[in-house]
Amino acid sequence: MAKQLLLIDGNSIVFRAFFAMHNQIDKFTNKDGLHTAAIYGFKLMLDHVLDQFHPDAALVAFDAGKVTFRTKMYDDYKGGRNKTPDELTEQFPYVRELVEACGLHSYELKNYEADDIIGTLAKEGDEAGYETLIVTGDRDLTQLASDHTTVAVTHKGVTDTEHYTPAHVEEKLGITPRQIIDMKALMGDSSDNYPGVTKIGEKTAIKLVKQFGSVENLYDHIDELKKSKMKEHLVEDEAIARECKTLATILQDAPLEIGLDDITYRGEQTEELVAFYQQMGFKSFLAKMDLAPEEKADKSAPVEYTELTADNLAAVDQLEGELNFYLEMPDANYHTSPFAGFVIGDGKTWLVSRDAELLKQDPLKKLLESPAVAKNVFNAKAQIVGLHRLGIDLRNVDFDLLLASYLLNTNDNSNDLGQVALEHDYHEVATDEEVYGKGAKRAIPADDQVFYTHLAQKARAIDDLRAPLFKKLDDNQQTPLYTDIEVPLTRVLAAMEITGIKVNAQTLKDMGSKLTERLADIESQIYAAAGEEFNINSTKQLGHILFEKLKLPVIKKTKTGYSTAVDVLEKLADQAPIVEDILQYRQIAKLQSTYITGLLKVIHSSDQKIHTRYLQTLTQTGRLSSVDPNLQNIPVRLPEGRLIRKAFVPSHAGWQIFSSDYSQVELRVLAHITGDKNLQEDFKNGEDIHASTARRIFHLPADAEIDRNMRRRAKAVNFGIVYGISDYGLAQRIHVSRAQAHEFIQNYFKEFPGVKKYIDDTIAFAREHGYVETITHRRRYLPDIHAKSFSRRSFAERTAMNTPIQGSAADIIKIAMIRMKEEIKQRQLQARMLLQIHDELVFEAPAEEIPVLQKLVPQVMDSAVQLNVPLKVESKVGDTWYDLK
DNA sequence: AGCTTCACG
DNA sequence: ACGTACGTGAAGCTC
Repeated sequence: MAKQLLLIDGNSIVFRAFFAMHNQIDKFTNKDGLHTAAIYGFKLMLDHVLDQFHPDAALVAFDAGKVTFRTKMYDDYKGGRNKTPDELTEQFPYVRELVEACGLHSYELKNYEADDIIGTLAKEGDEAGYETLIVTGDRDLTQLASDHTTVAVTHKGVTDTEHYTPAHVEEKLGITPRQIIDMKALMGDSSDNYPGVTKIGEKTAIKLVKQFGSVENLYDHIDELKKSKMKEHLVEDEAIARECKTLATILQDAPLEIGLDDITYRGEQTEELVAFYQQMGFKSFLAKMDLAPEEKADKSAPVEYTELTADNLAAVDQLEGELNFYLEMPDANYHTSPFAGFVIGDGKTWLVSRDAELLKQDPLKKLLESPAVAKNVFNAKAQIVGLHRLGIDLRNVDFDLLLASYLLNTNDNSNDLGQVALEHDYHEVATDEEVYGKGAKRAIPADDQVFYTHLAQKARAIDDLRAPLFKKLDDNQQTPLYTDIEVPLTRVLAAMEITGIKVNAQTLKDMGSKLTERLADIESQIYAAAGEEFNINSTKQLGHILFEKLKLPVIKKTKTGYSTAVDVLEKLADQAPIVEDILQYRQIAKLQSTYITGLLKVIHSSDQKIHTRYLQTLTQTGRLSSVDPNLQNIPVRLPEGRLIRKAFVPSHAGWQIFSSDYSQVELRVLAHITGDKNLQEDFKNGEDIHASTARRIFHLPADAEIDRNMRRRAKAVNFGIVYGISDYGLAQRIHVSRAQAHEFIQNYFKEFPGVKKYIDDTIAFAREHGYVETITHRRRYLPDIHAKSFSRRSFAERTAMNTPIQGSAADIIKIAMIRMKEEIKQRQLQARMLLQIHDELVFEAPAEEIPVLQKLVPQVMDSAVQLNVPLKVESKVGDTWYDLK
């Protein structure tokens, strides 16, 4: 195998790393106050590269200073750049130290740029038969791509790279890598501050390069160009173009004092690296080094603990005030996870054990169940469910670190206590990954000292973070959201999860056998039409069959090949019968794998029920999500898929399934939040909202019949408004021209001016405050609202207007759930709440209670909050989830 | 682990 | 010229 050469553009990577982490610059400082974000990012990049590429020789090239041969020939070269921030400049010496400790060489050369060092060595490598990888943050280096040299340019962040080979350059620009120089000579480079030819941009430059091959040849044949403004500019700026070409050309013969033999890659220098990490305070990298425990520097403050046994349980009685408690369940699924141990303590004393069975005994059980003793925990729902499995009913949760942290910032959230603590600048507790490892290596440490320290530190972190997080919630006016909604909801959700929903496995198995037969039929038809057997589930193989073998037109491409998504296949359906079969196959295969096999796998054998987990601290809007399995996406739209719901049955004979859902809750919230008079009026009049929208935006008389197509279009517009509309998106969805979609939207805004004003105001609010909020002050931060990138900024703007709507709807149903639970208890009903599906609540109840629910549930749901439009609730009942009517 | 596809609101 | 509707989770393939 060919030898491998790694060349890294040190300066550009350090710049990229610094600016990628710029928004958290103050979180990355070591104990001496040195900023370390760029150093950290550089190491991330290095690890990422060395993961896939194993060099024999490696060099990191740096710029030697501002003055180079280029500045001598062109004064303004790289002029106009902002001064490098001090927080970055101070990091460069340490990056070099890091590079050496990682076993790479570093080099700089007076009067030359890092690019020229790289160009020269890449050429040397090419000639010596090396495979070369260049890593850079600077697109200019792509001119060095060749058959044996690949240029990896960082995309966003530092680990996400785009690999440029000559083929990739050809595909993107339609020219060879060397012709990039000619292109840049013509178009100039605003960041390096050289002009190129007047009025020539990338498009024109590429066209000219394709036509003439090079700048020199272009001027040799300049007479062949027709008379035009562009030609005049070219003639006028000939000298500039030629000079710019020199500026744009990376040297491949710089007078280096080193060669490939001097830059052998040595691999990590463990001792140096450990010392370096310690100096920088890089705990996570230290943890990954897999060192013997004594080599790991433990920077966390020490914590004292006592091991609890059956003989000293009385120690628990000495605890005072609020208790911090943590039951360790190493698997994410707390319905089934083993118990690894627990810790309980009051801030002064920490009691630990590996034996969760101890919790069943008093005084531990009594304390946990006591409504008089407040508890502080991390992820109360997991604790409630886990303790319930031990026969313990955890009462009086005061502080839930996970929940509070989520409400404060939905963005950087994690299920790892250590990670969450870090988000709040608390460093006295390790992350689970650091202590337990990750992937296959993950395990609870056998060493008591290590494990108990971690447990005690977790409980201490909960204790230490309680006051500051409560303070922050209060500052954000989020205390009622926390106390009156989210904490009570935790108990409701825990009860729903514990109750579970009964699923008839035999029903699923019978459906599965039928589907298997149908799949076999369709499969053979597809193979016959294709003329060969292949894996239909592989988009790659399928793409090959459809677009290469059968030569169907390519409608859409993905990053990795041809798109074969539904909308694409639907456009091809009339051109080849195989397409219809593939759509059919996909539909059935999905049912089979996700909903038959998938659900069968998660039915608990003990009770024939499925116990999902609702994630209360995940979504950016305040909605719940459901995992293991997801019960919020059981098929309903297509008749075949809907049959799956037949397997969901009541848990007792003589019981029924009952379901109520909010009708158009998001549009009602929109009417409320925007205060739009027309929209409110339509809802108050009890109109069919999509029909009345159609009437307004298509300017129809009040008594006009609305045909299905008009209503369908108006409905799409209504959805579009809620999601943050674009004419393009709407046009795609309802198959009209973009101009027509644009007109629909303009009409909508004219008819509903309050909505237009709301959108503008909300985006302005987000720009000013950096976040948006719902009717209960649930927050979502939108850092990208100021992004330079159009698409990132646009996305932030759409979420700015959507989040208050979707989030407020989530708030409303959460309140309804809490009330419903109370009503059921107070009325001593046997009915149980089973599922929440965003705007719908599913119950099971004895048949004789159904009339009660028919009245009660809608009453509770539509009075959950008082909006300035009515809420509407519709209910259904049946013997299975499928049979609801 | 990332991508693509498709199920739901 | 950009690159396009909001929020999710699971499965299968590919590297």
